[in-house]
Amino acid sequence: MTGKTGKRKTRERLLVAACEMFARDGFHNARVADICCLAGANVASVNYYFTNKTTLYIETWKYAFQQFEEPAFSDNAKGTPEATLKKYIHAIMKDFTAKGRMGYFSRLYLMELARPTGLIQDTWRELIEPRRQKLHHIIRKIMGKNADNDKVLLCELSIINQCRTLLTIKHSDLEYLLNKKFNSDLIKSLADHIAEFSLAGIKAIGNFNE
Amino acid sequence: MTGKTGKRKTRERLLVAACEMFARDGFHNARVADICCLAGANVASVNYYFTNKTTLYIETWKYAFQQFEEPAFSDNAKGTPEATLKKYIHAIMKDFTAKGRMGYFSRLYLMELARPTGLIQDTWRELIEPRRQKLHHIIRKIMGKNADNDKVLLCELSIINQCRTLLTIKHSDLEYLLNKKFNSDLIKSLADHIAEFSLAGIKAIGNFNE
DNA sequence: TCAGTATTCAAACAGTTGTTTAAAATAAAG
DNA sequence: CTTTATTTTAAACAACTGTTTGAATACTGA
Repeated sequence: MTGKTGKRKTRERLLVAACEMFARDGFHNARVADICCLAGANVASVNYYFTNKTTLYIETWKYAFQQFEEPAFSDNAKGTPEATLKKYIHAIMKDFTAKGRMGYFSRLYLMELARPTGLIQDTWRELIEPRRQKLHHIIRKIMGKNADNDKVLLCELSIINQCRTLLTIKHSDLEYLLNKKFNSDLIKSLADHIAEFSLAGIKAIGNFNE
Repeated sequence: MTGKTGKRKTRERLLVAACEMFARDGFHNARVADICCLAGANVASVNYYFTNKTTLYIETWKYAFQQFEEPAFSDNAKGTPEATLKKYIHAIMKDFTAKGRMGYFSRLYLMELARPTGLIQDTWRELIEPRRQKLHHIIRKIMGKNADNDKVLLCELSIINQCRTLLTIKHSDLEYLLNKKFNSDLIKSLADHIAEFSLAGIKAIGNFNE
């Protein structure tokens, strides 16, 4: 009788706990013992179900990706690419800070960006590339069709690395810097800033080249 | 007879080795044994001179800062603030990737940003604030005197977090993404991009508010 | 019920790494 | 040279943590 959803299988409880701990502490700082404790399982259960910590980490990624529903960015002809970019950035930021299942994948993703383990390189590109491609297309639309591919890439990096702030800077430090409480409103205003800042950046890079 | 500079004292050899290792691997991943080995000293010497690893880390920061000569950004009335910003970003990027003594402080700084230990909070603001203030003033000049302080701060973060890419992304990954060799030319083109991208961003944020 | 399988558990084990110790070597002082 | 203080050294120690073990328990199907 572990939770509200009734008695889930130990294996899945371990995966859920692992998502939580790996996303919060990263691979190295997360302890197997703590994951088991959170899952209400014995220490040996990780070895029983996953052989070792490394395999657990890889399986956790796959599990988190299963739970993750790719948000619809409405990358259709309706809105302007500028509006789409803004939506995209807001969606990214919201995902990253989401609590619970929806946020697992995004949080693991950012944690892996911030503290790379190199353990999931195989699945990395398979899972990440689609996300990147989407952003790539949006930026290209704003810059113009014959935009230099390198320039598009650099703009991608500029945007992603601004968003990454949320993970690499401690919330308490961010609160100190901006003198504001860390909540969803702050996230929104950060997203607004990044969108506006980056939109101008992209356009400047684009115009510069024509 | 350890190096070309003759026989330096063990304490200083330890500090130099610690700069190298902490900057490369971060506090947790760097091993005391390896630092001692690089310094050509015994394992116990860290305890002898610095009591423990944590104190060594703190002393390493102070030592690195001593070695560091703040670059002159020529923040005078001569150049336009736009040109000053570009110089500043180039200087930051060059420092971060500098080999040897000059780069120690910048590399430790970025490492601490990427993987905060919280061990040097006391000296942190004392050493970092001056750098931040300098960037702050440049941005304010570009945005206009009555610029909202929060907006200036967010622009600061946007710029710093773009620069941070160089440390948080592995060089091999960057080479893969951009399909270019990681060398000083690449650094310069990255700095150019960030400067141009950010300059437009700052102006957009500034104009938006007037 | 019963046999066989799957799962859980406490305890021990093994590897790594920071720290301490006590003796040996070196340098300094008288 | 002798004595004293300083520094270096190898080895042991201790703490943490991932992994394994083998017995105990729960479950499944006949």
